[in-house]
Amino acid sequence: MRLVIADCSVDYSGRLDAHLPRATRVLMLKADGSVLVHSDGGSYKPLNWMSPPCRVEVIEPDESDAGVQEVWQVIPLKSDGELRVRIYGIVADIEQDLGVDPGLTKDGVEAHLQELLAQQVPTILGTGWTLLRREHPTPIGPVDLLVYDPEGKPVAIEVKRRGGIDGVEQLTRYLELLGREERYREIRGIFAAQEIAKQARTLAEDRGIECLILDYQAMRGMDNAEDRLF
Amino acid sequence: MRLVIADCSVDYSGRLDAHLPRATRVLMLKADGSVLVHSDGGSYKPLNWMSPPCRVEVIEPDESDAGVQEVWQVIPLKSDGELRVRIYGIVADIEQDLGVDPGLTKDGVEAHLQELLAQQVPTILGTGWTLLRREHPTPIGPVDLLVYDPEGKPVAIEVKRRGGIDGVEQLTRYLELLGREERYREIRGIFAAQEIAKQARTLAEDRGIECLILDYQAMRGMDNAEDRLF
DNA sequence: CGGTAGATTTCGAAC
DNA sequence: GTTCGAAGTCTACCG
Repeated sequence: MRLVIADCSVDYSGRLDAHLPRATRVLMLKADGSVLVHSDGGSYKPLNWMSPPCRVEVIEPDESDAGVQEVWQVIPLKSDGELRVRIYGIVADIEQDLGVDPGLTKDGVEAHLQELLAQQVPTILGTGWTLLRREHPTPIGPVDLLVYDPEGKPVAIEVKRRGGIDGVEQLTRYLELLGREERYREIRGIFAAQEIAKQARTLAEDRGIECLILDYQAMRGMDNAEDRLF
Repeated sequence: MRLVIADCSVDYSGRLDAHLPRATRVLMLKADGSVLVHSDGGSYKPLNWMSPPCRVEVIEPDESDAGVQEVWQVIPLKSDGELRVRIYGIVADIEQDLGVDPGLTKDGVEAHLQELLAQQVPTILGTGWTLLRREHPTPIGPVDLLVYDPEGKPVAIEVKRRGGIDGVEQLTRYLELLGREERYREIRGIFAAQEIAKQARTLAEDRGIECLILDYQAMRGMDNAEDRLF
């Protein structure tokens, strides 16, 4: 890993063309040849970059490049295009071997939401509701949860972290497909998510799909409580 | 902007929980308080981060934190959660004021595709096809292109760089809406994109929507050729 | 300001 | 290996 703070301009050519005028920025050169150009703001996304695998070559400045000390040409190994960094002056330059990173462990995504809801069907949906199965396969993909309501009627549940129109469309397709089978002829849908966009809710309710807000903290707490009981 | 190379472990708590075991990494602290944790690989996405606006506080290590020199607590100003960086040792530490970045200028592909297709209707769709209009307005948004086939029948075209299921749904809604008008009663659809996902193609064809792969290079070449002729 | 659609998306899992 | 959906997505656009 090499970190350089430099006065530079950057040109990218590839899927699109982009240009960064001259300014002081941070250049991150990773071991795989990738280069990231960061400014003092934005977010975690760099202003410009080249994805690995790629190769960095230092080439001579053109005659037209007045004041340019050196030019870095970053070339992707498996695609076309290039990233060209023109260095007008280097403020700082450090290099350090970082070794291999042990990597990130995550907890609390959509899969977990689905798992918790599956475990807590009677608690969350109400007494008399039962789980039929998770990841029920259909030709156009698996339905997250299939449950029975207290009257024994089938209900398909689509679980999302954030519920948008896409999710409603997805559930609608499942309902349409399942509805063709005799045993699911009167199947209903529940759209369950931590947050549901207003327009998604409108669309869902217009189609007779019930919306359900999931409280992840509470569901996880319930999970822990049960862990302690048994 | 402050850049630190340090032996550290990281814990994130917020939308999810995540943990990074102890290792040597690059810590980027931006002027807006945001912090990025990078390793020597991956891509431009950091292993972990806190999005601005946020605040960094150096707090005393816990008694349980054996060997920890200092702890950085990064707290978002407009949401819950925190990013906690435990520093076991600092390898390098540089700080530099970068000023305000002039920002990136892009030269895009996206809108260009639609423009090129509009210009080259007979070339790409075939002799006898004619352009009616671009960005044809409907209550749910503009249809990219409206054209007539050689028999004078109307066809709606949705242009995407990458064609996914969403695009097919979008075109389907347009077709359904336009089909209610007498003059568009028998309107058909063409789903045009540089790449079309297999499931999107299946869905489209199931609905009687034709799929068309666009060759951006060839279309741009054609455009240049015409430029030279006139 | 909220919602939606696109991204040089990146990332991971399933097939 | 390919394909597809999710993301702590981020970001611009539009009402």
